[in-house]
Amino acid sequence: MPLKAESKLTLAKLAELAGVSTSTASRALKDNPLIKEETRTRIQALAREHNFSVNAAASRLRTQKTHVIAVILNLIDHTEQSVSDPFLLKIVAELNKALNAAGYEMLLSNSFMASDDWASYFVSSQRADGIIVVGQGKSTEKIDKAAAARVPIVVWGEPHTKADYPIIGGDNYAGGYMATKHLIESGSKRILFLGDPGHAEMEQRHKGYEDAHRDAGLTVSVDYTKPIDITSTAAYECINDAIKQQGLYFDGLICVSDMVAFGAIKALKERYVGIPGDVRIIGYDDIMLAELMHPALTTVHQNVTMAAQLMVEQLLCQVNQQPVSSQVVETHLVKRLSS
Amino acid sequence: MPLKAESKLTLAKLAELAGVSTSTASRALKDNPLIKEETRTRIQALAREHNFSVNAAASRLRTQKTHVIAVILNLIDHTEQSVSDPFLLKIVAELNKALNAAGYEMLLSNSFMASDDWASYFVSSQRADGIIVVGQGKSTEKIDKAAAARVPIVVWGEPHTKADYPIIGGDNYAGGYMATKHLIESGSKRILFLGDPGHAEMEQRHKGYEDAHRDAGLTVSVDYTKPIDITSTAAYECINDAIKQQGLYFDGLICVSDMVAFGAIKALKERYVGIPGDVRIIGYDDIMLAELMHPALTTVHQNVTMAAQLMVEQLLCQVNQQPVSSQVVETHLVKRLSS
DNA sequence: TAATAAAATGCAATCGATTGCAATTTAATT
DNA sequence: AATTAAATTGCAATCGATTGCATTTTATTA
Repeated sequence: MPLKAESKLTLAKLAELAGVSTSTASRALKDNPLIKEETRTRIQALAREHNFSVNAAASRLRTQKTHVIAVILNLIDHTEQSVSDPFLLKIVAELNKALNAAGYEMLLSNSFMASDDWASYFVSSQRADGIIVVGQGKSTEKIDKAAAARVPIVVWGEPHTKADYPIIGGDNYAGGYMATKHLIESGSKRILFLGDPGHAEMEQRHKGYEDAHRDAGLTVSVDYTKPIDITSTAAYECINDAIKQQGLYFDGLICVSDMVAFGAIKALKERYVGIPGDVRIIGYDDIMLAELMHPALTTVHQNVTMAAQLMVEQLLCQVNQQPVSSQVVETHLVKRLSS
Repeated sequence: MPLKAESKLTLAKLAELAGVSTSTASRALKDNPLIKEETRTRIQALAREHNFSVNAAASRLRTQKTHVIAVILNLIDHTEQSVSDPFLLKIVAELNKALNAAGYEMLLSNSFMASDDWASYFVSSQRADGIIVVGQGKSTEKIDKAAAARVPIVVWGEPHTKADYPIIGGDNYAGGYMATKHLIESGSKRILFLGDPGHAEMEQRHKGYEDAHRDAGLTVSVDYTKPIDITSTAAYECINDAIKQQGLYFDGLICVSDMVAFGAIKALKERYVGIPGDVRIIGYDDIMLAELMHPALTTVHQNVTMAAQLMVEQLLCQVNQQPVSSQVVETHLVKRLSS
């Protein structure tokens, strides 16, 4: 073990120590069979002993590959709140795992920072080899722009959206449909939709919500749709106001996220509305806390682990010039006590 | 706007377009006053027009600075669960914001990946300029090793720990003390401590827990301390088992995280134990969901935003060769209905 | 043993931006 | 107008690893 930190250990110095050229050292370190096995192991051992590690900047400059992927949390502009949605962390954590497994590292950004030009900021500048965007947002402008620059990119969102880039996501239409159908079958007749159909994902869930009604021979009033932010606070206020102004005129809630459901539940509990007795509630995402809630929250589960793997897979396909396509991730209803 | 993507826009080509040397172009882009103002704006405009952005790899190689900070989620080995603790996301989100504000980007890693030698993997290799470790874990071996390599590093943990690197964290002793005192004053006499004092942070909270008892003239049995993992699942099982085996022999719970509290609450509710009637509960972290719980969770709040800023500040001090010190972050009890 | 093929290793150019220092241009001063 | 000072700009070396091609070493074959 080296006791004092010698200036800086470069490949050149390591090579010198080993008595070989830098070419040989470089190849040996990456186990290139061009180099005699014995030499390879010797140099690798030496490297480990001096805990040498290749200068990433130099390597990236030379190879034009960074082995880094930028993950952008594409949050709805003003709503900083939503950063605190556990579902996002779950996605990020799974992406991180999937990326590592593929030998990549993760550069995490949010949409506020990093100029508007993602393609040039992240990829042309060699900060990353590709981009994963979490969330379509209300406008896909930045995404489209990045994709137009022909940069590897994948998006978590509504997979049936027509786009030039692969979109991975759950089957939102089915999710909305299943949830609503379940509520209707459980006896709910006046069901509110808490979420903004302005987002591609929510739009599909909302379609499912409408169709489930239609198929059950029910009609829905447009003002049963509450286009709120995806936060518990917004949901809390929405339900509060609704009841204050019109009383308890509904008996079911379809929420676009578990956090939204929690906000709604809080408002209801404060007014001693029974769940599921008076109002049945269904969330979306199946975050860990859903089952810890009281009553445990019925919700729509999406296979996030799988999604993360697919996203990484589709992204690397682009890096390697292979064809790609959007992917739908397994989605199902988890029935618990709130419905 | 450039219609077709010319090979690759380098500084040299940009300079050529502008009719200046690369030196001038380079300086102009970073607003170096050495360059005539008019020239500067002209080149900057040109750069924007062609959405040029400097090659980060080359720049890093030359300047020996990456403007990247590695953030390592130092999770307890096997407990992958804890990745899903919303408190972590909160810290990560705040760190990201604070880093961006300081002109840095964030490379996110977890402790599984990235060899054992953080210093050489991240810093010597020029992947990042410094390291922020979230969580001390049970052993600080890796952290100590990285610090010994004299690499800029900051840790979120128990700030009173003696160490060669700055540690930022809440006042855990005070947190534990306040929480326990509050429970005692509210009438609890047999209070369990749910958490593993093996971690530096928990150890201090536990001391506070003990001292609060002592100061109130009470004694605590050692087996009232339950050294469980920091997950809701572990807490759920722990409480379940406890009650199954010994009945409801306690009337208060001090939990080391809100998630732990939630797990405990679930177990209690399933057995129709009243909260706070039969058992008073206090969590830690004050995650957003704490107040959405039913009953709303009393918990210990730490100023995470401030903490993130301090961490970045202390880290950059090291990058700039300035003296540093551990910092205690404001911590207070948020009384809600569970206690 | 000479000749040839195969296996190892080394040479040197290259990736693209930065910056100390030298060179040139412009402005100020006498 | 001639000097000198100040303001701009350019030259060229440098950061450290990678890799096509040339060269040397070792093994194989006639």
